[in-house]
Amino acid sequence: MPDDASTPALSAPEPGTREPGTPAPGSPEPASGDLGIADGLAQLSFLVQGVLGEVAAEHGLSVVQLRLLGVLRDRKPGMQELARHLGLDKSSMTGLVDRAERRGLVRRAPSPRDGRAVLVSLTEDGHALAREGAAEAGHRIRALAAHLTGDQRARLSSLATALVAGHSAL
Amino acid sequence: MPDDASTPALSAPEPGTREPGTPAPGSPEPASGDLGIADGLAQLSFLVQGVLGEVAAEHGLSVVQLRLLGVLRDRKPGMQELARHLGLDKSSMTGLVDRAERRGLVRRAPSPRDGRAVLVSLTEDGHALAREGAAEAGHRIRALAAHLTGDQRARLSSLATALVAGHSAL
DNA sequence: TGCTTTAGTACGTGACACCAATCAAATTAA
DNA sequence: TTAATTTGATTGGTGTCACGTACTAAAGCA
Repeated sequence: MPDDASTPALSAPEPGTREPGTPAPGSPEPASGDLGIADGLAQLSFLVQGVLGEVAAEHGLSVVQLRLLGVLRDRKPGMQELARHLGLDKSSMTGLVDRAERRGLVRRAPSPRDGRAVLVSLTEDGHALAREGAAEAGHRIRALAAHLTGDQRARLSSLATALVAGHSAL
Repeated sequence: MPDDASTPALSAPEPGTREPGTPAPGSPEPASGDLGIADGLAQLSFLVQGVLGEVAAEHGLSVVQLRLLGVLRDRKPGMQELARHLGLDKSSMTGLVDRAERRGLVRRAPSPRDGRAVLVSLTEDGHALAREGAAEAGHRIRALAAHLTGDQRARLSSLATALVAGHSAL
């Protein structure tokens, strides 16, 4: 268990420092003991990333590699597009794909319509690993939420989806 | 905007592959369009980590460094404890603290009660940066949720807190 | 006083991630 | 059509990070 996430990653111990950003108008006072949306999501993200890190490590991958495989499951993008998708610099992609390719997980194919571009896709092995990784990660993340009620999980799922949806199709 | 998170990080394009883990019994069928708890949280975590990465970068830090500062805001732990807290190997801590110390953000002091141990604490600069970073990160994360209703944010905050709470005091 | 455990560090390796520079194909302009 | 620009990707260099192993020294125990 690599991640702890026990204490406020961001919270300000200083009491008098209410952020004047968004809190006042929209947000009703969070219940006492509630971390607030910022700390709550920050810590949650560390928790989830920790789990993803474990899963990746079990398969000899990094989180980024695992994510790469996930992205490629239903796509065959160029390096550029891939970089945008993962939020990385294109120069970072070369090495990332290089390593994945060296392990026989992905393949570079020349684009038929653009002589400079390459299209990255999963190999058989890559597909299998992506499948396993996704399944395993799914299990572990669900396990994180195992102590919530089914209703809470459904709500959380719905809220997470709603939040993410606002940033998908930029 | 480093992170996209537009598509399922984990989802299985294959339809016939229902995970036999937790889905059947407890989880009511997620609404159509819902990512599900696993993908939802995974993507959410990438989104949040992306934002944290931006904030850190703006201050010339990495996410880990930023988190380090956050942890030290209300603590003065030894290397060991720090490592456990961040989910890192203790050998990783040396370099992490080294770099932060080199930038004048943290300080190593010998433990009064244990001749081998050192206590890590924030310097003035470190404290200031931690404060700024936390504030900025708070803003940006709240901005992520800006398109939700106040009610949704409150619920999300509460659910995130509840989920995290189950893993804080291991 | 020896033996074992514990706290940190040193060192080597590999994965990332960025920037700046480069190269070739594709596009656009002249 | 040729020249100039833009675009897709790679290369090289730097710095961060994380791990495992090995090592020193202080603590704790017998």
